Amino acid sequence: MECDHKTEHEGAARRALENMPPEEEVARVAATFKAISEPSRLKILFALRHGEMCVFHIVEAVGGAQSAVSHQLRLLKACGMVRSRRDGQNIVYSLSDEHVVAVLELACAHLHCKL
Amino acid sequence: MECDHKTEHEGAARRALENMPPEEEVARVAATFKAISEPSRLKILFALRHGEMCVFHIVEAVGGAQSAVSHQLRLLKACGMVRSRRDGQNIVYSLSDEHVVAVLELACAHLHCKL
DNA sequence: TCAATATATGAATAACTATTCATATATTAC
DNA sequence: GTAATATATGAATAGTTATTCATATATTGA
Repeated sequence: MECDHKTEHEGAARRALENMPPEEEVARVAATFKAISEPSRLKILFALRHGEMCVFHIVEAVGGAQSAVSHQLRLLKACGMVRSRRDGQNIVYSLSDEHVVAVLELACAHLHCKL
Repeated sequence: MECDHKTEHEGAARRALENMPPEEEVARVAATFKAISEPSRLKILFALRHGEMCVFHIVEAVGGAQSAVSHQLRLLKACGMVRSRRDGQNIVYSLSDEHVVAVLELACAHLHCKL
């Protein structure tokens, strides 16, 4: 197959090829989006926007089994979206930084949904 | 299970519960993120940042089989990330709006990667 | 109309991931 | 130390999704 090289998008194609980030970088960015691409995890992030919370309260806010929530929290922590600290018997989770909040808000703006 | 209600995050938990968006809205936002959470699709979006391109050039830029790229383009179009128009024998794809670019750039800023 | 090219699509398979269940670890109160 | 509570985790299952292969559609040029 061969494309019509007289079209104006030829230059874009060359630049895209030259500037494609390395596989490892693409994978890292994709992994970040993947973290917030599942409803169960997204609900956790929505919940944590209101402040830090222990697992018990997160389970209350998002529903589902405690075990499932714990697994998802581990994934969110692994990719740096949330952090945790121990507070007595509880483990308290919070969003790791403002970039997370910013991405959530931008997505909602794009979708015309209010948080 | 019962959480220690004397902790300061009690208020956050209540607000989170009250403000959790309905399932349908969470699902819609998650679906948007899911679109850009797979390396193959993310590479397509990275490529299109440099301007509109026909499928042939997209395949060149991102690698993989034409069929696979076509399937991914269909998904990206279904969720509104890209648009397409016919130009003779070719079909030219482009990012659908600036929100898409903005989200990509914010994610890269968060990850300290340069586009 | 026919051949050639670009793109799309259906079905099957393979890879991946969320959830569940059972259980383990860690902390506090006694 | 023991019981009770909170959270985490390993293994299995079930549901989801990306890719491949073969083929279909649509456009152009002859």
